[in-house]
Amino acid sequence: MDIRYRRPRGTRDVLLEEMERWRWCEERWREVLERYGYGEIRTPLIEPTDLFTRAVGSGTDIVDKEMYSFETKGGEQITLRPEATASVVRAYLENGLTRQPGTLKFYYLGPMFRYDRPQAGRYRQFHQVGVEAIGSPSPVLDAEVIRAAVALFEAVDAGGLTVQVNTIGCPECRPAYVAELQAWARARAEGFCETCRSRLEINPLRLFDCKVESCRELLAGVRPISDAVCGACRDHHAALRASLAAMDVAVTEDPSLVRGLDYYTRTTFEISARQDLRQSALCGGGRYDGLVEQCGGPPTPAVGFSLGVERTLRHLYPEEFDPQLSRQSPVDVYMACLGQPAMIHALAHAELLRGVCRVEVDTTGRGVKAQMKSAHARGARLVLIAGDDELAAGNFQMKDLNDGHQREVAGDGLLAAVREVLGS
RNA sequence: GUGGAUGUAGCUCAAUUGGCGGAGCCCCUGGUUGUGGUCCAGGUGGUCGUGGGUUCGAAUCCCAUCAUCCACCCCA
Repeated sequence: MDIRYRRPRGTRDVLLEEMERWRWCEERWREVLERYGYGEIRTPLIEPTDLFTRAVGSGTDIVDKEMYSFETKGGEQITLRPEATASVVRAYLENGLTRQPGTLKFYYLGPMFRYDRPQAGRYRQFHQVGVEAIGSPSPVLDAEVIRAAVALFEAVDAGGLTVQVNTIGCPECRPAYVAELQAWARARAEGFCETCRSRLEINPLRLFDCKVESCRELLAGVRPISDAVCGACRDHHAALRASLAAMDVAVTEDPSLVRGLDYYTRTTFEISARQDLRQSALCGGGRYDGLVEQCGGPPTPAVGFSLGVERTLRHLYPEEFDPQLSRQSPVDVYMACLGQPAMIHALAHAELLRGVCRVEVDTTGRGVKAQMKSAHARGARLVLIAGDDELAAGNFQMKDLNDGHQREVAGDGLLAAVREVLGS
């Protein structure tokens, strides 16, 4: 077939069976997050470009090469959000919530956009569900946030996951470590790959992101950041571990977990599926105590995470959803109609039945056989047949597809007859 | 940004050496005057991704191009 239009690269259509799975997950996630005290927030899909370049940080891949940015007719610099934390912090400030007492807890669910080369589990428009808890510096909150992330996976019966945690220090202690790392790596620069050599000058911490074997071997010789942080950060991390242990959350330390966004402080964590799969990172997050202040607000500690919906669905259902094998939306009652007058007759009665169940009126003008077939395919329990005879008599032939029995039902007794069979 | 693979019916895929474009599933019709699943019979459906080239002849060989998938990279 000559299809004139195709979806843009890296985007997806979600329909039928897969759509049902999405809704199933979303319902459970909302319930879980509300039980942890989070309220939903919806922020614009577009934001000022500066918000991301400053919050996420230039030098990160997201900002340097993955943003959908454009100029509006009015000359504004706008970007399709590549992540939601910056937007939530912006909304927190813009709506004057800095004087709210206690910890503000937001959750969001929606599309993000990154101009990346598409791949298994990686899309240009993808969806995240995430939380931001703003206002508490406590490592106990970090632990609760991680526990909430784990709860999201439990809620949809996702197993086989691991939780990795790390600390990347604070503005007090990280600069010294970064300088130490940089000096150490510069002395061994010729041993590193090309990207590492450039990262070493721009963002030395991201040396830990490299997957090249020789780079990893070299890096094994430097002391990890978790050993170099200050006493306060060390205490924070110890309290995090103790809090997680109190909730029986099993985690592993991963000294190379530095994350690709600039705003993180102290706690970083990631939840991933089996390592042999690509794009195994299903969820990532951490603490970002400096971001609110950096965005113009008062110094305010915060912590959050985001979970990749497509990747999680892929982990839950590794075989692809086949739209052609999906069943169309199910109904309880299927009205088979012969001729337009009978369709109108059926339509009027369908309105009555729709007060108690799902009803499809077949308007295709096909033969009864074809309509019966569709009724079966849609999972209907009852078929109501309307033709010239029924129209004249003001009734319907009602067939129960479970046992094949069929009888005549008067129009004004239809609702009662349907309710009797469906038990509704 | 780099590398690899693949594009044939709505879907999954065949097509021998370059020689009449096929099968299964789906869909439609009939067997059954107006009645589902199973069965049987028949049928619709193709710019062989696109554009050039070689050739008597190209789905098949060559070039270009587009698209998709996978991997690197990065991340969710």
